[in-house]
Amino acid sequence: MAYYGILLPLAFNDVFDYQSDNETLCCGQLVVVSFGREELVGVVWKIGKSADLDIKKIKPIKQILSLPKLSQIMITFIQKTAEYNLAPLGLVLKMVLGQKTNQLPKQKVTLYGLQIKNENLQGIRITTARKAVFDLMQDGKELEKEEIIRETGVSSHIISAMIKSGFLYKKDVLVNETCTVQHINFSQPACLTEEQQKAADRLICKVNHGFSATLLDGVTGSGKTEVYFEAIAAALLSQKQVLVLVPEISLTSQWLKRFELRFGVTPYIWHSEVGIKDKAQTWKAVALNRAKVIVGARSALFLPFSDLGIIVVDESHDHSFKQESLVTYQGRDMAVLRAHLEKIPVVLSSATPDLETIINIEEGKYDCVKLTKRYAKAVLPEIKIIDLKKDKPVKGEWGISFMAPTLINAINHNLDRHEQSMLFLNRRGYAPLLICRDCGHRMQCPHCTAWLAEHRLSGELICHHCGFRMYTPSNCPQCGSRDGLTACGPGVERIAEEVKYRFPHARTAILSSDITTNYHEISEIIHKTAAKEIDILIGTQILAKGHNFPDLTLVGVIDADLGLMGTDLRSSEQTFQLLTQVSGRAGRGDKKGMVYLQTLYPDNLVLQAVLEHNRQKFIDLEKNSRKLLKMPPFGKLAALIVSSTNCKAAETTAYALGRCAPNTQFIETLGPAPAPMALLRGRYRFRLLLKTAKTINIQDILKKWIAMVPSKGNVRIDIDINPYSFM
DNA sequence: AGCACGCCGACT
DNA sequence: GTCGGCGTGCTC
Repeated sequence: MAYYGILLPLAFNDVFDYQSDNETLCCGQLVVVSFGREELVGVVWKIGKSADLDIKKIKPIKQILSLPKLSQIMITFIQKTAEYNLAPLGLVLKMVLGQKTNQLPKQKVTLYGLQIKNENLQGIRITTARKAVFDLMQDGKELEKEEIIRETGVSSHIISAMIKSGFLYKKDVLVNETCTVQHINFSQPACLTEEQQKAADRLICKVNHGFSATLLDGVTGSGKTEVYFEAIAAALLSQKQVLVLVPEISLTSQWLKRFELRFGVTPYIWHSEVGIKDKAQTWKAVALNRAKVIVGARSALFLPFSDLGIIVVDESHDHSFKQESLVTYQGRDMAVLRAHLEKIPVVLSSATPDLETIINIEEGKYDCVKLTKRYAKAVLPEIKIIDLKKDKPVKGEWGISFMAPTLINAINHNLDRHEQSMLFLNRRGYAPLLICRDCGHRMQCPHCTAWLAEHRLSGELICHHCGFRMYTPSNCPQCGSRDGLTACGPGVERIAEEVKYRFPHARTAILSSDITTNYHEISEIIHKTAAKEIDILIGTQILAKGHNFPDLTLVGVIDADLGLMGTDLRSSEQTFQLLTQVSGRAGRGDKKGMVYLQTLYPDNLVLQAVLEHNRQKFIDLEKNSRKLLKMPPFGKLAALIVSSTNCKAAETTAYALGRCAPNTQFIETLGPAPAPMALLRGRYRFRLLLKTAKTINIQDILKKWIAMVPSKGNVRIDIDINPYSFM
């Protein structure tokens, strides 16, 4: 009898002891154990007993899974990820194991077969539907319910009835692992420009040569994707697995098509919307080294690759690589960590790299490969600023206008020439706020410090932070005024409304994450746009991501100031990136693009940098301001959010933390203060910030600091290393 | 995270 | 007298 410390996918930092007759288990092996009243997949983490515990309480390991064990690299990756982000080990393991059922071996399939032969049908009432089933299955076939339905068109009701009357039998079978090794087709040659080929060659050199981090730095439309495809090809040629991380929303069928065209194979896909059945298959295929290419959102980074050869982080500047809930981590950084442990190259691809990456290049930690020219005949678009104070929108018969005459003229011009236009506003819904004209009442979320946004298409008011929704009231809830409630400010729906009035004959579409909720709908609009079935595309930041519309020649940014006033450390960087990316959608074909930025602050330096396509100007600006404030990447930063459903309890803990703040020459703390979102999802929140010199181990400081205040059940302390959102 | 245990207020 | 609120602590 041997004892093992098992790490479970729950919010614990330590193992639980279990016993087994098998004395030869090793660390990393996947096992099934019962925990409390549930059954869990865990991992052998320590050999021997860890806790001083009554032997009678130690339960047996129920089952040892016949899947490959987690590699030493994987174990180290879990440890380092937990350590760096101050997350419980178990929660990081949970990200690795993914869906609870992924690893459970017995995935049952229920098969149906015919109980009686066709020739023995005398005396049985036989309907056409039943006949169809008999005909289909007479040669002893055993099929799944869905297959029978698909083949015969009968309803599942009829199958149930046939089982009841004994015509069909049903049996459960363990699913057979049919998944085979992905076959890559290398016969499709790449078609690259000279500059692209040079860049590709430099990336290819890194494959099979240990760890390296490289920024693939190319202007929008320079064909970065085709370039990193060549590095992928090199890794695949040496039989290695490939991981491509993409921002959440940009995994479009457009990207997949390009991939399939080059490699003749569909990559395995991993993101939150993939169903659990597919996820389970992908997980196993990755672990068994049958899946060679995986493309996914940040969570794909935690898949148990057995022979990874390269990681590509596409649009690496994108903020969606930063996970903010449960375990907070920066996917881009964790990708570099994993590549380091796996001793493989990681390629960060972006037209607007973040300051962290740029500093890493300047310090010689990362390499940089540049692409300076747009693909084929395309040139960078011309960007113009519209000063909304001088070029005022003119009110129309539908109400207030949000588009300056200059922009409207440009769109009209574009419609005449049958070229496409895109209007960008990073705000969902119809209006961000409803205010009562009679009493001044503003519609606020009951669970958050936030206004409710009006969504006119669904007739609802929605909180964009917690998802609270209610039907839009007809009367003001405070003063009862019948038509006092007035939409304040624009959202994409409102822009679409104005577009409909102004350009009644144009074919328009809205692309916004709440209207087009799934990948299918998004893909459809993208395809329609690419096929020139849309004249004016209106949307939120989904539009900024790598889409390629050759006939799109005009981009109008409705509110370029959105985000400029943010209190956030990264808000100006994000604005610069977003505006550059959005502008980059224009003029990707052989016609020159035109971009208009509507603003109230035409002299703003960030806008000026966008206007001049002058990234260096922006970077210098940003570098100086962060250096001055000793903010990342020139110092380290962590945010602590103390939250509770009980306001007093959260406040008490927050102030207790404040009183024992570890201030020194190199460590500075701020707060506590009510968090910018003082109430979120029904929890009262206080925030503290910890800023240290680069040489300080900020994790150690945090651990010691938090240990100084007694933990209370109701109060939660969330730690965010290198916070992106200051909310 | 679940889930049970347990200690107080409301109500048949 | 019981039903049920959720604060506290445990799960090998």
